[in-house]
Amino acid sequence: MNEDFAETVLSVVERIPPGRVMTYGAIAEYVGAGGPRQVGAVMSHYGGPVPWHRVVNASGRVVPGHEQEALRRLRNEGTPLRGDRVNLKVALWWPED
DNA sequence: TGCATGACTTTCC
DNA sequence: TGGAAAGCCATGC
Repeated sequence: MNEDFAETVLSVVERIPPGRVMTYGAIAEYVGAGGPRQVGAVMSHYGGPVPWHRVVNASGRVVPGHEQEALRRLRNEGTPLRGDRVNLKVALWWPED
């Protein structure tokens, strides 16, 4: 796997502001990944020191196994949550800066 | 070279 | 939004 790619993904996740989230697909598109799964794979292995809780899938669902943890942080940041899901319609963010 | 696996997505109902 | 099914892509053995 390309380390540079992983680093790019992590940098994008780090740029996600509080109260906003990004989908794996969005990140994959932004970093030019072949598919969203690659982003997830990188996150699982290199997503330790980054706000991974701000990364959700297309359903607005957070990382499996860390849902409570992620939801707690997101809620603390003021992220528009809807029960156990994230309101992508308003929370979805894109690194336009 | 080939098949199985995974922090996913899209389409359909 | 939600569940089921099929598709995509890179990695690992």
